[in-house]
Amino acid sequence: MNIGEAARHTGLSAKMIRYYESIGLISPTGRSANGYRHFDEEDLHRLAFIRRSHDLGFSLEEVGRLLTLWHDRQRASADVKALAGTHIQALNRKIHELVSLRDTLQELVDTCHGDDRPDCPILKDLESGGR
Amino acid sequence: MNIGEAARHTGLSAKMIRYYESIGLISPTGRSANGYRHFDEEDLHRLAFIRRSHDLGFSLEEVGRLLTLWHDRQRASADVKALAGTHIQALNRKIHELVSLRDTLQELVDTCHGDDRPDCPILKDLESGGR
DNA sequence: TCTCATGCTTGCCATAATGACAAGGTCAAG
DNA sequence: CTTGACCTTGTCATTATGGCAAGCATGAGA
Repeated sequence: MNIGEAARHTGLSAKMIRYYESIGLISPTGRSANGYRHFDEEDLHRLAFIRRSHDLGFSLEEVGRLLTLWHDRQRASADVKALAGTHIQALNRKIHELVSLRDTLQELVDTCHGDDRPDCPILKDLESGGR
Repeated sequence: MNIGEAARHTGLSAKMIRYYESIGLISPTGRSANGYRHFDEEDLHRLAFIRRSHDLGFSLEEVGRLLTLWHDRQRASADVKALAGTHIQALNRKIHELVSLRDTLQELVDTCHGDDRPDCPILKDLESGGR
């Protein structure tokens, strides 16, 4: 299977698959005589793992660690759980941060009359540095 | 006032202040004979506006638009409100996305026994593409 | 067989916002 | 006069991704 078909199969772009190879997330695949990359079932499986991990918000570096843990079947599930736990904490921090921003901004928007008068509480807040 | 003092004053880094100048977020400040940038009260005010806007999660491009609206006092508050509203929507989308990721991941972590056995529901999910 | 479309290869450029580093000029205090 | 702190500009790196270009491969149709 060529890279295009592998891309359609996994929902990744051909570009990204080459990139994953270049940063060592997947080992170099076999090449046909013409130099085209050749993907087998195992490659697809690994790519699907990468796709899913990345969809869950893991950075590519974290995906790499997950792949290692996945590959090394001796590895304790505690390690995977810890990595996922760290990621959840990061997600929670980010969520709280965004919620806080949104609430602040929503308050400002709510107090802005929003008609064609030039006076605007939002600008007032930005001006004053939120004090 | 030199750039270092302006940086301490606004909580921005000197590097970022130069960068904001380079992308036109602030107009080139005056220079002393030695070539050092020179910041007056108005510059500081504008930098504080930028800092606050950026802290509220606006991209630098959006900050630029806010600065334009701020500068043009004729501008209707409706324009500012609309820009802020768009930003709130983006924040909400991002928040929901992250919450969804976190919940999925939390479920997986909860079902992972996390001891030293190699069997792990998290890896199982990643393997199967979450199906 | 010639040609055209499609697909593969590599490599370079760009993004957003920031840090780090380097090499050099400046200034004030000791 | 030296030292240290500060300023200048420039370059490189980050993360993950898209786009473009030049060149080769391959298969189908004329």
